[in-house]
Amino acid sequence: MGIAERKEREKEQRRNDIIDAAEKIFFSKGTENATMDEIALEAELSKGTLYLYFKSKEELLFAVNLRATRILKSLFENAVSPGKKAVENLLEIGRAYVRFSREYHDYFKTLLHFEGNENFLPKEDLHKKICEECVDPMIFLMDTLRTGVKDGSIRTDIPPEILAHCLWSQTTGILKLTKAIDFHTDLKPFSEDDIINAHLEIVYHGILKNN
Amino acid sequence: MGIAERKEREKEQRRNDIIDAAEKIFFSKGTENATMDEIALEAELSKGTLYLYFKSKEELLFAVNLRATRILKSLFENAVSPGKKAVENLLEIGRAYVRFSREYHDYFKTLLHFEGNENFLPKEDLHKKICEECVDPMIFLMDTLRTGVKDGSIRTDIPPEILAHCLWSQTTGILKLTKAIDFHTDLKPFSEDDIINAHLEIVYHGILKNN
DNA sequence: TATATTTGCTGACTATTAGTCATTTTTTAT
DNA sequence: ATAAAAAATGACTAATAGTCAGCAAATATA
Repeated sequence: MGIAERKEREKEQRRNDIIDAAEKIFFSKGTENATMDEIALEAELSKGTLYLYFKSKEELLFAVNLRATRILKSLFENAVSPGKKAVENLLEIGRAYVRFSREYHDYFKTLLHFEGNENFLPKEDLHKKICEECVDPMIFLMDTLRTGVKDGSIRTDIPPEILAHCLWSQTTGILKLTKAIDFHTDLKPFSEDDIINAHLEIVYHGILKNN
Repeated sequence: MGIAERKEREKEQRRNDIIDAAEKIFFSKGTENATMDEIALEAELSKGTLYLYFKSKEELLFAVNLRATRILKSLFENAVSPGKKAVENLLEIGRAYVRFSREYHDYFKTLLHFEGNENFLPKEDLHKKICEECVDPMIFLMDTLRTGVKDGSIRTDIPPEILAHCLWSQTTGILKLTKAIDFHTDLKPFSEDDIINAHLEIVYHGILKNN
């Protein structure tokens, strides 16, 4: 049955077109100010159709978030080198996250929107599955930490699962702040980079194997 | 002129009554779902009056945020002991922040709403002044770190100003996550406390003076 | 090809709610 | 007692997320 398959593809295509349009509006006007009417206009579809593909504005934003996650994951994967010690790779992952927050700043903001958002609970199975993909970057972090336990470069008194959560949240917190701190610019005699480098230094020392 | 003074007091009183009502509604329904009509009803005032005292719903929420900041500041102040080394006091400040996020959870959520919110820029002088008060907890952190530089318990290669920003953001990030992680409860074989303790451990080691 | 059926799309409509402002009520001054 | 000033009101507007009855296009059937 070629028709069914073609229809499936077309549906997927339309879905992506809608996400493209939404992304454009979300990123240009800001998540808050973007309206579904504008997105519909940009997608050259009626508003009703948007709701055939996505339950709500929030879910549309979540689709963008998924793209963000995938980009971040691939940045993480490209940041590590098999030959290096895990601690060094972790530092590279950290730097990759910093790059992500700058080079994909709009995606990063979307990520922050969902980070620790208790209003967005995955109820349906589909949703659950999608949400699982969102923790992929942290899973990758976890795996690297496990390698670090094996190669002896990471402290072993804290389980890699917990360490991963810590590093992820600490770094997200730091990046969120440095994004906002510009507005107090007259109060700070130091740069974003100063804070980020200090952060990386602190956690580097904090997770290093004591000897 | 006793009348002018009394009027001033009454105005201040009314302002506080409105904040009380707003807090009640914000905390019970959630910031997002709370409506100005409900708050007006709770305050036994008309909606128009609310707007005589506060420019917007957001500004009303900000008034609640100010209360949150003051509570947190006082918790920080009570956490430190003059006799102790600064590193130990910093650990106590960290624990005080953890307590705050639990015992004043609604206030903590309000704090998070404004933490690194680039949409809320202080324009007027009054606003600027209020915003300054919001960094008081971090200023206190900074002062404690400066003490630590003097008493030799804190590393000196990173300026206290930067260290303070790091500790604040890292810990806020951690607390935000642990608040949200409950929803993935089946995936984690560890508790909130495990993550928080690990975090405190990591930064403790990270800011300690190397010898 | 003509007709029926299914699938996809539409946009006018509803409901909700933040914020406004002309009017009324209350308080103070004369 | 009256005028002026200050405070409060609530009906109204504007904006927008989400709905749904009906229309259009694509596909299946005869």
